[in-house]
Amino acid sequence: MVTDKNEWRQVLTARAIKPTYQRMAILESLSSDAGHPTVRALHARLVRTIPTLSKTTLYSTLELFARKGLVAPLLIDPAEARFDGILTPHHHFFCTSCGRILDLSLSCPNSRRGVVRGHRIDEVHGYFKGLCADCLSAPSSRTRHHPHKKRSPIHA
Amino acid sequence: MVTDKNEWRQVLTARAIKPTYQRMAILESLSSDAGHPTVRALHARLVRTIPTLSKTTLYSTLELFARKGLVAPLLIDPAEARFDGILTPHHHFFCTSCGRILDLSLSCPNSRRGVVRGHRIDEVHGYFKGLCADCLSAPSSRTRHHPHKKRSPIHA
DNA sequence: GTATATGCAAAGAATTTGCACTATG
DNA sequence: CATAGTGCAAATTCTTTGCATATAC
Repeated sequence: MVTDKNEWRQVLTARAIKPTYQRMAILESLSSDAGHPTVRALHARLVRTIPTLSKTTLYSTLELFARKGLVAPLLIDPAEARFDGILTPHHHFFCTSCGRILDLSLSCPNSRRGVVRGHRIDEVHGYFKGLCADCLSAPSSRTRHHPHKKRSPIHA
Repeated sequence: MVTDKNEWRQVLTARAIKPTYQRMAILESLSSDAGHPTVRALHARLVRTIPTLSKTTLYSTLELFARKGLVAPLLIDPAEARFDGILTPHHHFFCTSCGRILDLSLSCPNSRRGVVRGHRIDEVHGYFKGLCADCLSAPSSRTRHHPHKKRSPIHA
C-alpha cells in the first residue's frame, strides 16, 4: 500500500509527470477515495490541505492524469464528471439516491477489446444505476453525498 | 412502420402527452435518426421545418419524453447529451472520430435487472468507444458529423 | 374559454482560456 | 536560471428559469 508522499512522487516521475505538491496531493486524494469523486468534491477536500488550490489546477491535473493513464473519467453522473483512480477493468454502480459510485467487478464477456462488426473497440464501459445496499436499508439517512444538485436534468 | 403525423399523434396521446405540432415533429425526427443526436443537432435539423422552434421547447420536450419513457438519455458523449428513441435494451458504440453513436445488440449476461450484491439495479448501460467501420476505411472523410467541438475535455 | 405549451431573453453552472506569478530540477 | 505549473479572473458552452404570448381540446 502506497502511503507517503515519496511514493506518490515515484508514481508521477515514473510517468514523466513533474511531481508538484499539488499533483501529489491530488493523486493521493483520488486514490484514497472509493466513491469516484466529482471535481467539486475533490476540490472541497483538497482546499483543506492546500487552501490556494484552484479548480483550474485541478482540471488541468486531471486532464494530464487522464492522458497519462493514471485516472479514467467516468460518464455516469449526468450532472458532473467523475474520476476513477483504478486501472483494472471493472463495472460501476451509480446510486441515484446518495450519488456514490461503487466498483463492481463481475465477469463480462464483452469486456474484450478488438473488432466487433467492423468497429474497432478501444474502450469498454459498463455501469448500472439503482439504489445501493445502504440506501435500501436506510432510505433517507444517506442522501447526504448529494452536494447541491439544483438541476433536475433530462437524465433521470 | 410509422410514417404520417397521425401515427405520431397516437403515440403521444397514448401516453397522455398533448400532441402539439412541435412534439410530433421532435418525436418523428428522433425516431428517424439512427445516430442518437445531440440537442444541437436535433435543433438544427428541426428549425428547417419549424423555424421558430426554440431550444427551450426542445429541452422540455425531451425531458417530458424521457419521463414518459419515449426516449432514453445517453451518457456517452462527454460534450453533450444524446438521445435514444429505442426502448429495447442494447449496447452502444461511440465513434471517437465521426461522433456517431451506433446500436449494438449483443448478448450480455449482466443486462438483467434485480439485486446484485445488495444493490438494486434499475438500469443497465453498456457502451464501447473506438473507430467505426466507416472511419476505419475512410480515416478522414467521415469526420463531418463532429459539429464544432472546440473543447478537448478531460474525457478523451 | 381554460389550462397547458411555446419561445424569447436572461440566469446558472461546469469547464476552459489568458496571462502574470511561482515552484521545480 | 529556465522551463513548466499554478491560480486568479474572465470567457464559453450547455442547460434551466421567468414570464408573456399562442395553441389544443
